Amino acid sequence: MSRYNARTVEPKWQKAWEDADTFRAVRKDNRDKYYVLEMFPYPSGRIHIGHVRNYTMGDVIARYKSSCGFSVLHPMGWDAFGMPAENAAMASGGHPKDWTYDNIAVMREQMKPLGLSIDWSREFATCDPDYYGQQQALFLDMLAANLIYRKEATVNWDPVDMTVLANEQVIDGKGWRSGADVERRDLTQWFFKISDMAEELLDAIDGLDNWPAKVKLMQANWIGKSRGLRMAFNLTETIADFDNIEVYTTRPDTLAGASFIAIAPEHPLARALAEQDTKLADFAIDVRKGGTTEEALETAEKLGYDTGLTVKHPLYDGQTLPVWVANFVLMDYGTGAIFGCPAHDQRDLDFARKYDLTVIDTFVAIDDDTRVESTAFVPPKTDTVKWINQPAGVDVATGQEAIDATIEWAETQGIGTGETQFRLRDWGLSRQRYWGCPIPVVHCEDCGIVPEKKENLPVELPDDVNFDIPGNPLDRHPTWRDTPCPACGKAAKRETDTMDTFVDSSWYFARFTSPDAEDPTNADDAAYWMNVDQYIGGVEHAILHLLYSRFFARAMHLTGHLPASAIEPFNALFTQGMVTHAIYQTRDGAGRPVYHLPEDVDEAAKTLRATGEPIEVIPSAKMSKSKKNVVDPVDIIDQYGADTARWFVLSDSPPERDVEWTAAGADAAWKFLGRVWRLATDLPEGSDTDPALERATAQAIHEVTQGIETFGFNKSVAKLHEFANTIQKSDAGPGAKRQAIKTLAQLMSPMTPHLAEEIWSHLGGEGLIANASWPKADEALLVEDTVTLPIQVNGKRRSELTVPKDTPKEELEKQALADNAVMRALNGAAPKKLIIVPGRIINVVV
RNA sequence: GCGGUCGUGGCGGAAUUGGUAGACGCGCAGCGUUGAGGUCGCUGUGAGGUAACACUCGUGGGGGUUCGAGUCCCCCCGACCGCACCA
Repeated sequence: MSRYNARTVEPKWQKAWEDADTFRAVRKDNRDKYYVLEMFPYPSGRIHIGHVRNYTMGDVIARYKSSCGFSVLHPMGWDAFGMPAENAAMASGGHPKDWTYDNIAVMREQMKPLGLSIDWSREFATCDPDYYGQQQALFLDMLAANLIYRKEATVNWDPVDMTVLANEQVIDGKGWRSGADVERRDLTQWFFKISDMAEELLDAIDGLDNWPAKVKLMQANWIGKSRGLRMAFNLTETIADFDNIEVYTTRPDTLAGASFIAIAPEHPLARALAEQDTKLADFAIDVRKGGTTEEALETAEKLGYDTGLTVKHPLYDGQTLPVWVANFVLMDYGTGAIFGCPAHDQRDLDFARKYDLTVIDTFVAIDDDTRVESTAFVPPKTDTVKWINQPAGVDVATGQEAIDATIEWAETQGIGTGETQFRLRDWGLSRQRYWGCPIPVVHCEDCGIVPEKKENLPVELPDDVNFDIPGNPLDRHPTWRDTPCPACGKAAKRETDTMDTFVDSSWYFARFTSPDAEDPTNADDAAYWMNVDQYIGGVEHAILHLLYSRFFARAMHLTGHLPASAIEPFNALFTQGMVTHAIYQTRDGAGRPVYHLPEDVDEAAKTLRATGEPIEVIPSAKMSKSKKNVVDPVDIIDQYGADTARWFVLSDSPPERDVEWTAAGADAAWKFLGRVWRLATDLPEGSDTDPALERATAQAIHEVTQGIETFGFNKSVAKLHEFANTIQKSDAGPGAKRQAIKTLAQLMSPMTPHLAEEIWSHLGGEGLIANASWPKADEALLVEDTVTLPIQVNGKRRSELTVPKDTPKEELEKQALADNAVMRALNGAAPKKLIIVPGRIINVVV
């Protein structure tokens, strides 16, 4: 009996597939296609085990669909622009381009031994001038189609390094390198008009049948459609040309509880006042230190500045409300001004308590008149509450009814109008950085902003740049900016902003359908291959990447680059979980954790091997180099082979959940594959058959197939274990076993393709297993003729009954009541109730 | 802070979607094989209880709906993901 040697077997079959060009995606117009795509990786330098899990799942689908007869497209590329390359250049002096392409080369070589069924001939990186040149062409078409415009937007500004910072470069409100307090600065930037499509993007979510409900919900919440009231509060005196303040509120029903007006520090009125009031000007600057993230704004301490102005209360003649400038009011949303109703909004309440403003209840719970003290009363809009004070005159109603009534009342009174707002903002695509796709426009003194001519694309990044000083090297390049104006030919300057890397990843799936086309896409290829039938990636992309891609597909359709059928580019989405690993730590003298590599730890004794010191084990933690709990796929493949790694990442955890990598689990996977190989060897030919094995085979085919179809790979793996156990324990003859094992190999082939090929060829299978058709279950063998029904007494299982499948209800009743456990429970009495669900369960209530 | 998800034996997890909780695997124990083993095979394994049954408890905690709840509803606790310039 030969021992299975992955180290020689795996490269052998990888070469066989390559020689036969097995995985080349070929457009066959008479055949159905299937497009499987995993979110492409950022070339960080090494693949990690999360990549292995992601690509293995995609590979299972790709190989399975291929053996079902589909023409499969399964490509791979690189999301290659972005900050880490510039950071590396700053840290060690290299060039982002070299760093990126070197990393890609390393990662490609690490990925190939996994035996993925990828059509590598379609590979590209988003930093290839060919790719980003096509992206520039898309930009120009979208600009012409009025899908892109310029406006001012706020960025994080590091006043010491004199550069724009990404949110992740702002740590506790300070610049990551300089440590200076981050300021906010307005720059004129390019924007995609995604908000014009807010309604459409929201409505179309309903049609995404094969997307996870949670992702659809998150997208809908992100788009954030709300109906509210826009109304003006008249100032008691006109100041700097303002005679009122417009507010937008989604809770107009709380108008009677208004006790102050708050405006954003960037509100035009606040700015006008700040010109005269240096304290307010200082306040506005002070309050905007720290980052621009929504999280930073919302968790910051609520601060306000009393302008001394007042507005007239729209409901009560003679009453006025004070006007404050407040840091928690955002200029981006609504009108940049709100009325504060402390009784029914926690932020407003915190603010009111801090600055001693009044709190006026407008409604209370139906059965509890308690007034608001330190916790705002904010029931769901669907709850019915009792109104103490309501301009529209309702007294008991749900929040939503009161909102609708108030809007109607306000409209008839002429003090406001109902308005639908979206939370979704336009997508700012400008980045003040080098390593991105240059925005192909030219600034001309005479003509203004002029699009570059398409024949001059790609506008390539210059190579001769350095990163010695912070800031954008394109800005300070001696010649790169100089170019003739595409309109008048006079000397002009190029735009130095580059594109957000989300742009790169918003259409790569379309480019894969025709990676060498001379336009962004080829109409025939796009029509054939789009949409992506199965998209697989992490939940962290649930909102931005997927929403931007949905927008882009629509924009590409409007500019003639995608067919109308492709405006929702991903037919099915699957979000997979992380691969985690335990952290092993001890404590230093100061109680800080000291991390240890798994190989330095005695897992069973929970001690450090070298010193015997006890360790703390933190299970299921995200892998992180600094915590020394990273598993390198390259090591795993060296030790066990790719099939073991693939089998492990599909086992145990459902794919959408996190899976914990353990050495014991990897070992178990390796042992199982060895056992399957031993089953397949030393089996003579034979023409015998075995009905029990045939039935088990039919069941395995049925359940494994269902597992793959529903992304229940862990269930398929469990079923394959059972099937292998059944074959092993069967006393059938060699012919029947050979037949069962050939099917076992086929069922395992999407998961462990190398072992499957080896067994297939060993047992005389025809050609490559990768080209064999997926086995079909004999339906007749799947039908069971008897069922075992549990018998419950008061909902607890007490016994069971095995009967022919179509036993009538009366007979079930009779047999159940004759059951020993039931008779014991009844103790001579008649049952109170008898519930019989045919084929399911019998429940006797006593 | 806002939005979203998850919580089941010693461990990873299953449960046909309201119908036998713990499939499958790891670990552990016993037996056999090997007798060099990071080998292989068989059997057992939620907790309590019993000679063995019976029985009792049990799906993060508390309450509810139901003949029946891991699954549905409410409250609480904990972990994780996203929050628009990380990718």
